[in-house]
Amino acid sequence: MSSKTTTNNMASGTRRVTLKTIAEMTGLSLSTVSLSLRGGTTLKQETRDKVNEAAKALGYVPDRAGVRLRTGKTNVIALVLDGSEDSIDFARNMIQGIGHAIAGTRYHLTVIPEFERHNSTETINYILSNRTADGVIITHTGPRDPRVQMMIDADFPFVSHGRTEFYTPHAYHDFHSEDFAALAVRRLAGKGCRDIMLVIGDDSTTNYHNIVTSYRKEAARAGIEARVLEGTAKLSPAEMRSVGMELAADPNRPDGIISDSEMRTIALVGGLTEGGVTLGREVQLIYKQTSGILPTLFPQMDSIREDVFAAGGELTRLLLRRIDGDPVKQLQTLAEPQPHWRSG
Amino acid sequence: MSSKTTTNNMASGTRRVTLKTIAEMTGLSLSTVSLSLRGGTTLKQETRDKVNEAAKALGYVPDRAGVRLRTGKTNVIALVLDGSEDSIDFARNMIQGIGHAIAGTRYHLTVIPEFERHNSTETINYILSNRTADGVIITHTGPRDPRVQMMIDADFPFVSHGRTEFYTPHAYHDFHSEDFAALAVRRLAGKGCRDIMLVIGDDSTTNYHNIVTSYRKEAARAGIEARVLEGTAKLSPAEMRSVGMELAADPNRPDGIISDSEMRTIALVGGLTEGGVTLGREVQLIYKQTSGILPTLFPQMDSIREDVFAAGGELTRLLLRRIDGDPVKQLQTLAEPQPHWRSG
DNA sequence: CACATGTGATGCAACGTTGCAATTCTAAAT
DNA sequence: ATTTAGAATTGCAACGTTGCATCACATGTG
Repeated sequence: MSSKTTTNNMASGTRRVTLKTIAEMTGLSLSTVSLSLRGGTTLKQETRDKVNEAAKALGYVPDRAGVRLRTGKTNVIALVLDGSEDSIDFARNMIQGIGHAIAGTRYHLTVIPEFERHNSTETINYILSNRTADGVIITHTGPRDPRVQMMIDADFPFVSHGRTEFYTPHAYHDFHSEDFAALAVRRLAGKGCRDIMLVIGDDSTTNYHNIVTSYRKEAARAGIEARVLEGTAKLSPAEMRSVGMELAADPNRPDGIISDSEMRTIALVGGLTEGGVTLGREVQLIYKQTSGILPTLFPQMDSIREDVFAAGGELTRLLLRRIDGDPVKQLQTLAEPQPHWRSG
Repeated sequence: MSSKTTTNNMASGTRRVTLKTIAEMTGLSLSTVSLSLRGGTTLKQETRDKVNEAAKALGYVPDRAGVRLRTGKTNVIALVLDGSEDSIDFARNMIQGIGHAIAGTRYHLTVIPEFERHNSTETINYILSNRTADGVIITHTGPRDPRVQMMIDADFPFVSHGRTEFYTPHAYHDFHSEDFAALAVRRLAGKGCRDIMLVIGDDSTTNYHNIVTSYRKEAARAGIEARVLEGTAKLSPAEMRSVGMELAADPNRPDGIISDSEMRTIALVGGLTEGGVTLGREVQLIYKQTSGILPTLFPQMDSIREDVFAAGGELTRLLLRRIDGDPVKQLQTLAEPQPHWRSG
């Protein structure tokens, strides 16, 4: 089939190709080969060529364990994966984004799933004391996230998906939640809504605070009523669905809703429609979109998109630069919300 | 807070705890400590206790690089993550399942995201030639999956999510697709359907074949018309949605539909309802459910559940046993579909 | 007392890599 | 021919672990 298959398959029998192999092949010493491979400038061009040639021919790849033992560099980045279901297919998108960014580098990705929310200080402690990765990516970051504190204290490379309120700066990439909320409010106001509601789970993330604050400010500016339905993080989808049904039956219900969670949006929509409300007519709804699910089901519904795949890529690039020693102040980026207004 | 926090945080300054540290502390030799820690029976009980005590006090954890270099054991299992979007939140569930199963063991999980479908022979080749993991989990397995062939040939520990048609047995865990199809057909027939349709993407997995075969057989047995809408794997959600709308407009449309993909189900439902069809009345629909999305949106809809979290756990347990040398014939399990009939 | 037997503990080499210190080589200067 | 500066290469130790071969010691046997 493919004409350029790698030949060093060495299913069995063939021994691993190490620096020694190259040394024997080229007649040079082991140290010279090592030095040459990582670009020793004191070497003759001729020998460097010879080494490179042999390395390529043999398909040499440095042994991870050897490098790690000697240098302490693991060439691993760790993703602490929050168990949250809010954002559909978050894990896949994030991981694909990371994978895309480390393709071609020497890094591997290890994923550490988290079960109990924000119990992950143990995870971080483990990584820190066992130096099990060169850097860490955390998500669902809280304003005074203890994990961040730990890694700052240990001066350990990490990047957070989400900002914090710590004085000491650190690398982060975050969704611009303030703009998200402001955009959503303005859109609803523009559609004639006078009494809107923000449905949000107090999940102790920084984004939660940012959204609420911005939401309130922008609603005040537009001169419309702005309620907040808090604490929905604890509700099961079924319970959230009931909330939707109650809202539908409520004569005093809002005429516009903003939701920052896909899962909650789905439950809410389920309840509202079940309760006889036609979305886009009696009630306007805007949600934060991170997967293709909702646009597929309700193409006419307004949404504001966060690209999790891109976020994974950006987080990884920031982290790698942090590992390479770049100053953290240069490693702080925000992702602009992408509004998708479907109708008028 | 927690009274039993680990004390060996060693943020900086403190040196790593190694066998040497314990040796110095106990006054024993390095070899003795090593031997003792992995249960040398020739040692005096007294010294063994002394070593264990010291190890615990210091919070000793064997260095992964050291072990790996010496023994070749990586203590890593690799998940090759298919990019497919069919099953919503598949990645998160699978990873959590694996994470749950390796908790407390020495294993770490590395995830290798796959972009181009079934181009993953390169991935496998890389793992094989660089011995970068002790075992591999693959998903979306095809009947003559080249990845399986490679790993069988190399006698490398792996487990596939999905069966194959290879003569040589290998470890697998699979959803019982035949039962899924049969259950679904019988349910539709029982609801009075006479002309049903299977919507399925020819995604070259083994499950595809199993489902179609079982579907046809069971429909014949029930004496009802059975069509198959193939090749839907290539369709985008938007296109799939159009298919739903066309079906809705078709006077000759089926009275029952079976779908094996959540994503396609969503698109289909979107199109059908947009086209004016009321599900559960004019058309019955049964889908394979792997996430909470659809039950939240349409609680009244029949579904048959595959527990991906449990699958991840089972795959891991099988793989670990395979790594430990258990005969593969004992490492083949099936997961029974769990029907959730909502109405009468 | 010399010797075998066993029990318990240890020294040493090796896995593959890197970085420093030390060495050889080349060619120019004396 | 001898010295010497610099260029080019190499030996050695170390990272933390394991397993084999060895060793020290006490006890029992002839």
